[in-house]
Amino acid sequence: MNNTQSLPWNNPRFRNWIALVRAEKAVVRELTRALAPLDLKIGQLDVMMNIYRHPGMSQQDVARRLLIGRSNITMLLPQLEAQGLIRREGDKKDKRVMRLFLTDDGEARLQEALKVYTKLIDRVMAQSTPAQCDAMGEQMRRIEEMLNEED
Amino acid sequence: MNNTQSLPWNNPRFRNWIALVRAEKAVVRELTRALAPLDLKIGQLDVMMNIYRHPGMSQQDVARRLLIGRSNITMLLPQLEAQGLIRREGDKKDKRVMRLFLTDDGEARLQEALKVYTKLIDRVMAQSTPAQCDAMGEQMRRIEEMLNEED
DNA sequence: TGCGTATTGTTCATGATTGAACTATTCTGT
DNA sequence: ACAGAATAGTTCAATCATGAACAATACGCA
Repeated sequence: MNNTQSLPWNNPRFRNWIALVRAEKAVVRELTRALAPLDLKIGQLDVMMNIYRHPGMSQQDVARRLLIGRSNITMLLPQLEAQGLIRREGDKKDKRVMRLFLTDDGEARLQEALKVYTKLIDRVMAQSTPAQCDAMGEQMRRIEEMLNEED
Repeated sequence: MNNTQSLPWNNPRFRNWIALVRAEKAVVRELTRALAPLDLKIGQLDVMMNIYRHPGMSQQDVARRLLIGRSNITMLLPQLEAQGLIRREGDKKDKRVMRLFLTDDGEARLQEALKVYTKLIDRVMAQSTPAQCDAMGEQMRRIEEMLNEED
């Protein structure tokens, strides 16, 4: 039994990271369930949130912001377009880019989804004091920054 | 422009949660890259870690611990078995269950993978003081507990 | 101006994940 | 002991994300 050597499970950093991954997974699962009645998947909601904040975004922009591939966007948009939630418009100056907009229906649906989303997150974050929550957020931003600046 | 009503982006809880999701995604991406030379995917590593801690676990047990479906396990194991990293053994008393064990090769490979994993997590968690890290871990455990006890 | 390079979005094949239906086995209550 | 419910694992079809290869377009610099 070589368990005597420093195993990750005895490493607080490791244990805490595992806890984070598990919590994230649990929230994603819950959010998926909560969004189902609205006929929205999390990925679609992510895209719509970005278009809402930055109308006229290109597909590339959205992909970069969401840390996903361009092809992912390409295959996601037709679903939203078919539901009449978004509109794609070719850029006048650069014929390569497609500019994305929410329709009125899309905006309405997004508002509904955001209600669900924030309700869940409020419930989740009620497990922490506001100070703890902010401290956690700061940690996470530092982590992302650290990992993104190295490549 | 109805942006005047309380939008999630102005909600600290929401913003901090988004930061968490992004950080988790970045770490997963980095870990995937770091494990590639060892011919291991994260899912496979998760399974091996559990078998290592609890030799003789059933597939069901592993699935429950990892919050994934049984069929996922069924389709994951053949890859590990083909690489000679794990061994499946039918339970003597209950012919339904398969008990899982790491081979010596599996244990060796796991040790390598854990080195990579802990190195990354140490780097990630170096962004926080030990106290912050522990506080974050506690928050996450509370969140998971809260979400799991309700169904 | 024009050639080589970069960028945008799409297509396609691949691998991962899921849930429902199914089989085999075990458990439970009478 | 037995019928019915429960459980473990598998199979299968559907969904989803990914990266490489590609076409069209734009850019940069001689």
